[in-house]
Amino acid sequence: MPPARRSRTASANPASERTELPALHLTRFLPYRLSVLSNTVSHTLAKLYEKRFGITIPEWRIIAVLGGGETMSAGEIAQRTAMDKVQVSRAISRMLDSALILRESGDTDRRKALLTLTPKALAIYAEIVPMALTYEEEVTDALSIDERAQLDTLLSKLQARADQLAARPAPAGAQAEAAGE
Amino acid sequence: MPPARRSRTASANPASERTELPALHLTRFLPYRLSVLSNTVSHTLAKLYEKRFGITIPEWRIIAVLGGGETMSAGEIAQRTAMDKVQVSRAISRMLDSALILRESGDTDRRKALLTLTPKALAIYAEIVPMALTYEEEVTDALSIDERAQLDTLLSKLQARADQLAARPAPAGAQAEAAGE
DNA sequence: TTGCAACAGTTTCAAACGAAACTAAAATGG
DNA sequence: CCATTTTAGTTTCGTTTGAAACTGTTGCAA
Repeated sequence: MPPARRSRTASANPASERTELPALHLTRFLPYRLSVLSNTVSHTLAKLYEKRFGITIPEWRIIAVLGGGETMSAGEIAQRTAMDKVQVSRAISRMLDSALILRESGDTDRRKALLTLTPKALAIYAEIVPMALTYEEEVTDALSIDERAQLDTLLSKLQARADQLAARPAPAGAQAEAAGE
Repeated sequence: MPPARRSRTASANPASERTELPALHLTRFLPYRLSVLSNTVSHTLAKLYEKRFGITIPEWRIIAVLGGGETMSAGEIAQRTAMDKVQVSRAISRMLDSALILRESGDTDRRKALLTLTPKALAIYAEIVPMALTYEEEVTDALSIDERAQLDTLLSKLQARADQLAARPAPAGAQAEAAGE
């Protein structure tokens, strides 16, 4: 792991003459850049959803995974949307209120509730998907075809690595833990 | 994997035989992927900050921009960190409590308060920057040198485009608004 | 001057969030 | 069988958030 970093931005700050600290510029820091980009994109899109259909991002995600007409449990939805079960539970409860979703107790396992979109939600799905894809295309229009392929690769690799790092126990202190996972 | 979008997932759902609706798979939807990746990364990193220094992401960002020893106003911080002024205001108030920041009223303009990190915060900065850079390297280790350069380019282009799209007024309804801004 | 718009930052309020505790329904297993 | 553990989902609690309203300050202009 070559810490090539270390752009000597000792710069012109007369106050601190610390020992060549590797300076960190937020605007070049990957987590920051991802956060800002993701926020910009999500926020823009969320306003579209909200204005037009009065739904939130969690609700939109649920509509997205159930939009094919499939039926699944809350747990499955949580997995597929990468939301946690609390978030899913709350979104579902809102959607029940606004008649976007239908819940019926499973017969074989009464813990699992089977969830299906109502026609109302399917109508939203039919309208929202083109909107979402259009927005996505508007964003990726900034890239060449090659670059889009690159983006796909990069995001996959980064996500895989980030997952890996997130899964490791507690790298902080002096915890000698087998990196089993 | 090139964006072969439009995988006709008419699939095997007997219920809906809609007119070849372009299906949307969240896992291939850019805003979703960005959101998940950004959350994974930020969350992992935030846990490091929190565990070791008891600071939140907004506080870390403020430390990052003031870490060079510079002094600036809350507004400037907001700009540089891409946070809004409310978030900055709250983070600053926490940091005042924990003696991480120093605030003195400007003499020329008493609206602007000049903010500087305390030695305590500078010490955190000195410790946290290597941690942050290490984590960043661990993530980008998943990429080749070329890919890292690509990533930089792609993120910049996407951000620029996303900003552009975010700035446009209200593309929703039939609002014929001069695109003045 | 005074009056008003623009600006810097804070506070308020309601919504959203995450972690942990909780309820209820299977699965396990002695 | 009954007791225990695991699983599915909900509720609670304290915190965080964002938008809008608000306070105080400056700049501008009649």
